[in-house]
Amino acid sequence: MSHSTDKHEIDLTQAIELMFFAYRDFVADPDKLLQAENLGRAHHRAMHFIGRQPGLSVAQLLQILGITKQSLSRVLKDLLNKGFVVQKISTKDRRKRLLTLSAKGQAFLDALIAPQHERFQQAMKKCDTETLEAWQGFMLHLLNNDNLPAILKRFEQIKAERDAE
Amino acid sequence: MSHSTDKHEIDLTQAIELMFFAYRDFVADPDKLLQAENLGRAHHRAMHFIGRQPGLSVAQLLQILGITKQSLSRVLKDLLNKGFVVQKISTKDRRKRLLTLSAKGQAFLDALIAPQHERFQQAMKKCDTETLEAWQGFMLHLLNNDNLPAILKRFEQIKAERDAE
DNA sequence: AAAAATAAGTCAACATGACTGACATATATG
DNA sequence: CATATATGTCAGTCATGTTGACTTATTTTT
Repeated sequence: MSHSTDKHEIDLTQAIELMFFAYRDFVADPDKLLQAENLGRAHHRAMHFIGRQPGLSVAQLLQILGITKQSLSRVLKDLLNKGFVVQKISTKDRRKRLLTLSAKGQAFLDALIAPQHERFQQAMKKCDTETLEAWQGFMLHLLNNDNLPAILKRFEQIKAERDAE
Repeated sequence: MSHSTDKHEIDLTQAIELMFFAYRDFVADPDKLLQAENLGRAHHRAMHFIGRQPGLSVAQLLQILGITKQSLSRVLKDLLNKGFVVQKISTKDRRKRLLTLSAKGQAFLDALIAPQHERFQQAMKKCDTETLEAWQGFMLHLLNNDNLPAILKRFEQIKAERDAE
């Protein structure tokens, strides 16, 4: 009944706990800033993806976040009230509301990202580029196969946008 | 205002999204099984750490999970009712309730872990041992420095127990 | 032996962020 | 004109976290 010590088998318990603890520390970073604004992690996530893909529609955002519109509704309402997010009616399809961050919203998001950025920079200092690339590669392998194409496409987009600058 | 393309800088957006998507897919795995038992992720986490360190006290479990006793209380009540977890009064200190999984509880936990195990095995197939080790190393670097010693100690314990087998 | 500290449990109230279901409105498309 | 789509809203529920106050049993300290 004891687990195999086969060297080709990953130490599962260790890997599971790394996912648990690393994710917990990672998302805990921006919480103080959010709390000061009376916002939560859901607001952070929404702002992240709006900032990442400005002008996306509500339906697109829902699809990425994987939540219901009723759930997003409250979050979006808060962000609009605070002036962090702006809605514009699409000229191509006037039913669609295109979402973008205001300058204020972008500034707040930058502040939220700062501690996570710092965390990655610190981790980078302690290892080499290959380690980071291996980390990214393995993280990609952990994704659901269904999600993989869409996410790779997202990453390609970032790259293309940067190259265009 | 555009982000630096400095090669020594991690692609932050990409890393943040990898954490988000990979963690989401990872924890989504056991949800169907849990739902069938009318349990949630909180129950899964509690069972994981009890199974990992049988005979730990309620206070120890609280400390690891980082939640309040009132929060754990409901979860633990469910697990005791279902006979997945057993409490024994410590002989050394009769105030302490030592927690262990029942055979039934262990079997259920094994079932919960199976899809996560499968996910890691699949990921392993697609890369080499070095990649996995690099992944583990980088994940450790992502942890809060305060948490690191305790977690490394936990991992040492697993290793020691296995070597003793 | 009495007092204080500790481990655990309980009651009540509340917040966040998910969910379902039903329905309304504006706009686009066949 | 009919239907589909994009969005928004109302109402209720659930899971999981929180705080604060209090009890009980047991151990430790004085």
